Amino acid sequence: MVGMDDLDTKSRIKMCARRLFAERGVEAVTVREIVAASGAKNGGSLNYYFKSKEGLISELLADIFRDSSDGWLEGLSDLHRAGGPTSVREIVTVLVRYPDESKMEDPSPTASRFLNSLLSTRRKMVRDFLETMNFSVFGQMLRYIRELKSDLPHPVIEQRLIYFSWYIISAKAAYESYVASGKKNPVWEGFDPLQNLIDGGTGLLEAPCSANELKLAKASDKTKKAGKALARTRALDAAFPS
Amino acid sequence: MVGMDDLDTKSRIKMCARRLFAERGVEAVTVREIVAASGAKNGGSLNYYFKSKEGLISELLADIFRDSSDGWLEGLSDLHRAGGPTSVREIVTVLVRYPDESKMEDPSPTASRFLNSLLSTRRKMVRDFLETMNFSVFGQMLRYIRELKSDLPHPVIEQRLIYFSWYIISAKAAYESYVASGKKNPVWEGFDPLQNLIDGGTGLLEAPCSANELKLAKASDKTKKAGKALARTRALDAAFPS
DNA sequence: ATATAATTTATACAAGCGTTCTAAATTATA
DNA sequence: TATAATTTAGAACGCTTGTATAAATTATAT
Repeated sequence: MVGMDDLDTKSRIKMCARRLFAERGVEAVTVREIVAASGAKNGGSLNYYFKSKEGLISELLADIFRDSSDGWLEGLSDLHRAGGPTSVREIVTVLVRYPDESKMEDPSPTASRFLNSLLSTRRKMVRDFLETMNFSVFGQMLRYIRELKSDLPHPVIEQRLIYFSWYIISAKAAYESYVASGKKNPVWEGFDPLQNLIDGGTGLLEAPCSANELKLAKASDKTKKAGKALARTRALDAAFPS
Repeated sequence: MVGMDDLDTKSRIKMCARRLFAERGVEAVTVREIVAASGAKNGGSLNYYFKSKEGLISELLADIFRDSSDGWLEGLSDLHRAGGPTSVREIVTVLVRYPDESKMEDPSPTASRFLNSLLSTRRKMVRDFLETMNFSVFGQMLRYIRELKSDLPHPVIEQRLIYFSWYIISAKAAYESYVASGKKNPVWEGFDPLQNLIDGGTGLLEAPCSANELKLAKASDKTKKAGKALARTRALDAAFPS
């Protein structure tokens, strides 16, 4: 755990911004607040390093995407070494446990809350990152899940993956809030919250499909076998409609 | 489905505000935008009816809480008529299916997205509503779930309920975005999204607990049997740390 | 030591924010 | 038809927002 004073100005601004954004949302936080929190006397440095609030936000987002990608890549290769992913639970575990935020410089985790805030106020920005950046690891993991749950009809598993993604982000954000608050609550201490998050997420994905609806879905599933090219943007459109 | 023109000014403002807030978050939307969208030429009416932006927001929140309470109360009594809740799935079904937003005046549902935005920018306001308002129905449903899952250790089910709550809100919000977008996507059409939401949520709550962790939790569970008075605020503190 | 670059400071600006106040217009009530 | 109640319009206020610029300071390298 690195104290804030040890960091250079740029890193200090980024850390303070992430915390504040995570706490109250990107729109509610002003650049002056960030500047003050980082110990600077005015907004000159922020403008110097990031040009604008927007620039700061997109750099923070890029950091998160990079860290996540790196972490998941590592987790995935751990998985491959152990004989490749053979269950949904393994994928979910990697998704939740990597990267290990408790070992990062900032003691108060912010990624999920920050991302959550961005997804409601700047969906387009996040979408653009998802499309352009090298974020294929996430897609690869979803593909593993699809394969493992290929018994379910296409729309069912696609919807589930959307629900699952939101579940991971916001449930993790809830736990993040607790960690960042610094207070102790027995509810969060009696059982490893991340393990519980994994258990729940696995249950979400593995849950059986309502029988009566299943028939209908199976029927309509046969009629349309969408092209793979469209599949990716389709999935994005489904998860984040604009 | 009621056209916007048929409504009086106050309702029109509320509807426009809810849509805009749901779309981009409460902080990003200005009162002038709301006023313009509702067809008024200036902020006089908004000030007359709601006194301030804050007043408008809290009235919208109160509406949502009231509607939800009413809907869940109805769903719960439906359940009681059929022989009381006997499974987690029944509770989840009521929680998701009531109130039926597709039968409401506003064709573009907003409740979950609006609430989600409020939970990240004005957590205290939501908490105050939860504490003061007559919102015991929600608590009652959670209590039913606790009872049905009494085999799980206390912290496990409490964490699950927190995760579950966030899952419902944000997954429903994702589906809301799709409905509000007005576009068609086969992913959302091939299977009833709300049924899938119920299936997933049930799976989340019913998911088995990691065996190795279970022992530890069971052990620490015996030591502390927290008083019921503290239980409620404890739960709130756990779900929404300040 | 001195010249050059990198960084931080102080100050200012225009635009937009939420809000307020007053008066006019409209609608309801008697 | 007169009076009151409600609803809209207009204009402006004080304040905060994000951003730009030039000067002052500090670091770096020759």
